[in-house]
Amino acid sequence: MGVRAEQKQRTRAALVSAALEMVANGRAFSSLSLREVTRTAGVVPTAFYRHFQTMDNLGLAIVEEALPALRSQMRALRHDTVTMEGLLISSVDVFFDFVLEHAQEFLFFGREITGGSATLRKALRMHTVRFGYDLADDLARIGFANHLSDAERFMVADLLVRAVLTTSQDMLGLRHNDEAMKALRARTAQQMRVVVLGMLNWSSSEYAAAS
Amino acid sequence: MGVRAEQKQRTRAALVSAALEMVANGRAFSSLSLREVTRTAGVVPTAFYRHFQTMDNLGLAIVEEALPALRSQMRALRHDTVTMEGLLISSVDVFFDFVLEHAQEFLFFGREITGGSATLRKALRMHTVRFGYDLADDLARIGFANHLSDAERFMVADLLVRAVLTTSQDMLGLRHNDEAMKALRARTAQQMRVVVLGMLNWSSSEYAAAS
DNA sequence: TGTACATCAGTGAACGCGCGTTCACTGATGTAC
DNA sequence: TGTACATCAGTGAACGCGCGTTCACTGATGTAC
Repeated sequence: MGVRAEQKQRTRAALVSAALEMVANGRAFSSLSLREVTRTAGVVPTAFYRHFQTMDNLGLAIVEEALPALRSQMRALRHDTVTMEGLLISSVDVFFDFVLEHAQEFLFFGREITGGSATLRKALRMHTVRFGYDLADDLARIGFANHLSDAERFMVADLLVRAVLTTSQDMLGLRHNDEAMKALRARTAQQMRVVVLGMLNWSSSEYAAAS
Repeated sequence: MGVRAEQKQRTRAALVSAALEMVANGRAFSSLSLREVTRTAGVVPTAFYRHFQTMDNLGLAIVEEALPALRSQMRALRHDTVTMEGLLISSVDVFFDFVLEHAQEFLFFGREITGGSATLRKALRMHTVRFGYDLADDLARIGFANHLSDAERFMVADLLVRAVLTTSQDMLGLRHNDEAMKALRARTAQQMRVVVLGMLNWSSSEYAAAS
């Protein structure tokens, strides 16, 4: 890459991290102004347009850079796992480590999945649903949920994904408190375990229609 | 109440429902301007100050009007219930009905619990934690979770509260689709059932420290 | 019941400010020969 | 390698606009006698 292209990448990265930093400090993404972001990034407002058409496009770029990476890490670890407890623990570990490494991004995702931009909301929901389908697939493939129907496996996977994703928000509030982080990690693993226990004891014929 | 006080109440209600309507239509609360709200409510911008000091105060008023009511309804129903399946089904029913009756408020809560106003976020989290403690209390009182420690009961209650609260967001997207609403309601009840099954099969000695 | 005064919800003009976007520009980097 | 031209990331001035908040106000409602 030439000098010019490298410099352009650096400016782009500065814009992205300026936005992430402001969101991590408690601001709503949809309340950030283009001018604030460029000011924080140290460029002139009009320079923004060399990189993104709108603030929404900047948000989408953040989504598309982080979530596919998490997805492939989660799938890879589940391919290497053979026991349910092993799968559960390593899933929580990989997820927590990833979230901590991408703390600002996840604070952003957790907010914007219910946030003010319809575009971002839609993109983030699509990724969430995809995580659910992946997990349901893997549960089927590994063979711990053969007594469940496809729909039931997705129902369980969806519950696990939701529970873990909402946890990421608390995680970030406690990021600098080792004690509390450890407790949260333990509680999340326990919650996963409750769901898995419920799944293992599930009887389709008994519970399916009772609603 | 005199004529003047009644008119004041009506204006206040118009401000609240203007804000709720805009949030339900996809806007972030923190991106609403005071002027937009008063314009939608049909009053002059300065009239706002007769009712609320800031937009945050308007948001807090919405929280404090709806959530204590839900809390007491949930506690009341659990006082009248003696079977686990009955508790589960009536909890989901009462919750869904309440959310549907207060659809705009819940769309607002679901967004702002991770939203841009620190004040609102804090207030909403406090209410969520309180729901968890209530549920943990009730599980202990009813006696279905005597084999769990206090912390474990709260862990399970927290999982149930999170799962149900995140569902309210999907619910509102499907509000006018009876088929999809019914499916979502069924899926949520199933998810509660998985958690309850996990709880009933929980063994403190076996799972407590394994983390 | 009628009168005189007090209250106060809502008005409307005015302010200074930051916003997103346009435009013509500069000057370092890249490319062709 | 050196030169002449093209590209294009970032600049800086300018625009019209909606914002939150102030202030003095109006006139219907409330109250005291």
